Amino acid sequence: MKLTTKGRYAVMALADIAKFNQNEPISLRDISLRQGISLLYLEQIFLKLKKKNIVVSVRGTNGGYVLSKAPKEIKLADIFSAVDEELKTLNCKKDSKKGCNSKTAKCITHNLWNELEDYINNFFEKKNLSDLIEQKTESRI
Amino acid sequence: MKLTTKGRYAVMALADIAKFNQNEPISLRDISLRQGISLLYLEQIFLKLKKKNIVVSVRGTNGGYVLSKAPKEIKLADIFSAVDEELKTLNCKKDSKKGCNSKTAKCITHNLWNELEDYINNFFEKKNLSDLIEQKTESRI
DNA sequence: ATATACTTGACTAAAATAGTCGGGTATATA
DNA sequence: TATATACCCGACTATTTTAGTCAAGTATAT
Repeated sequence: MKLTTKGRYAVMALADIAKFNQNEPISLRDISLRQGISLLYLEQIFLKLKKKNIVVSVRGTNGGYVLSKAPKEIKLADIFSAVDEELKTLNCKKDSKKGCNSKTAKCITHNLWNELEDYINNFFEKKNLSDLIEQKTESRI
Repeated sequence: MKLTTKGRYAVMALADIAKFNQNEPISLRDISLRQGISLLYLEQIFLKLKKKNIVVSVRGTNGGYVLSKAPKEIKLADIFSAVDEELKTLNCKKDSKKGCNSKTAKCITHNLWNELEDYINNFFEKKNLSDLIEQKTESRI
């Protein structure tokens, strides 16, 4: 499975934007400062978020990023799949090299990982950005 | 999160033993051949399984490993936690370096990862070895 | 005796992840 | 129109983790 800091940072950054939910674009520089995430790294991440239409960019002075939809419409599953390339739970792939290579039987864990993958995806399908910020608003100093 | 081949191999190997559920010990060599997992690697894995009392070892000729309990009693959660050191979902730990390092607020994803961890643990808590082998028996050639 | 098979710690190779660098382009504002 | 801000993008590197090996044992059934 692949739940990296990239995905985590993406969620943090988008939640940050959502919180300031004016229509003004928020610059990565501000996010970087507030969330303590490297600016260069954020750029990399936002390129991907933009490609998947989760954010819209505004160039130039006072530019930044804006959410392309309401926070409620942005599922965490979308965010992770945008930045983490592939949401693969298993090394148990078609290619013979890794995983399922016992010739006599389909690897016994095969179904298990598929099930787990669905299970985890379901978790992130059910959650959206607005869930996160609502939950956190009061505990923020 | 940490769901590595180590955990997967451990499950495969234990399921293999469970399938031959005589009280005869099963040697790692046999498991290695049947499941296509490096013998040396299996040794490493079984050391851990033994430490956590999931298997019992029998030394010498015709030795091997035996499950310490009925397959039904062995939860997958136990297996993973035995071999994968720590079932940490997040890098969002106490230490300031990684994760939660924005000083002004607790990282907004903190609760999220905790929730996810519980959610996944729950998945493996509910499954035991015997579930796996029942499910797979017929599709084995 | 001896072959089988577990025991243990240290070591190495490969892959994945995290993060940086450099050189762009677009645009608001003074 | 100069300039600073801020997005854009590919390539690169360092670090960490994971996977797997090696060497040198010990125990025991036959």
